[in-house]
Amino acid sequence: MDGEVEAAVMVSGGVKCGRWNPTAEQVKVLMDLFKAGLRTPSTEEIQSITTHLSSYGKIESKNVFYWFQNHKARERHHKKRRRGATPATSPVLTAPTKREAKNHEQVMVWEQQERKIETLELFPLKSYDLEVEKMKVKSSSVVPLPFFDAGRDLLLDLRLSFL
Amino acid sequence: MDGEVEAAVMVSGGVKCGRWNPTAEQVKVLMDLFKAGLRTPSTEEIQSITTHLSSYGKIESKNVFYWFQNHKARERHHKKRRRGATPATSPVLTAPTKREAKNHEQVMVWEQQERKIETLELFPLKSYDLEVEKMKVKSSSVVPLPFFDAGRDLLLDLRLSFL
DNA sequence: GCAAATTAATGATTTATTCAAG
DNA sequence: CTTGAATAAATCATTAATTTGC
Repeated sequence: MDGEVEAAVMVSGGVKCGRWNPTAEQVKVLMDLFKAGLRTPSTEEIQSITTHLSSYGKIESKNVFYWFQNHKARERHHKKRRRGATPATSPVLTAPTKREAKNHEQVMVWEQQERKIETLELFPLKSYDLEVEKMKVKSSSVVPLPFFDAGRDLLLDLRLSFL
Repeated sequence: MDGEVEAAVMVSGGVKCGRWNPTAEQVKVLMDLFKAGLRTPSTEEIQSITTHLSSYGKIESKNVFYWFQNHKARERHHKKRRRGATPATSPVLTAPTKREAKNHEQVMVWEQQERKIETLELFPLKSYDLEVEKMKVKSSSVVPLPFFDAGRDLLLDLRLSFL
């Protein structure tokens, strides 16, 4: 194990970033969260995780989102192939998945989600996270349709919109 | 109908609606677009459509996004169930679906998409759409990303928040 | 030893299915 | 029953491992 190879490649004065290539630390943290039972992180959790992992290297929210989707699906697929390999001790911290939350109360979704994060206590919210949260609530209640932004991010964000 | 139905609930000075209920005009326009062959609108198209339809009532990008997903899928399903009900005259302007475009050339995807929009000519692009396009091209061709970009996640998350 | 060719992992999209509001 | 919304499954595409011939 000599030095870690840089994932980013210089290309005519730019950095070629085809797709996200997670570092070992990032994978470890994600794995820990997954083993802790996190399966479908909420928006706030994704935010928090992304912020945390960004200190280890380049990463975006969508990467975290996709990672959990893929990992969840592929663990299932592996379990089907190797029967009884894993003991049935799935912790299942049971993130309410936002649909269940809707079943309980439709209006207070955001506040409930926030509480859940505090309960998780894996990545305590940071100051700027709270800042973002505030702005979010405000914008959702005041502005109907305020955004016109760069297209690449937006396309992906649209896909993430159901988070 | 004594109103105990919470179709819209006041919450911290805002109105929370259950789900999007499209107006007749909105549906008509979406139908027209669909019949014109639009199946998987790009981000810019979704933006443009949303902006137009918002003059008929409250609407968000994700509504447009979901509408096309569902309509496309359900037309298929109906065709399978009711054989020959719909004549096979699907115009299918064949939006390159971005994956096919990728097969041809990865770099010029956005420009191709734009051309398609102009071809459609149902919702001519507006000034801010062009602005967006310019920024997009610039960012993708000149500086994809420095090695570490901290503020990017935050902006992305911000946009994610109210989509 | 080293690149080109091939395979294995896995990040990213799209499609199908399901849930629930109206 | 219709249909908006959300999730899961299937698929595609790119990157890293690895094999192979020189």
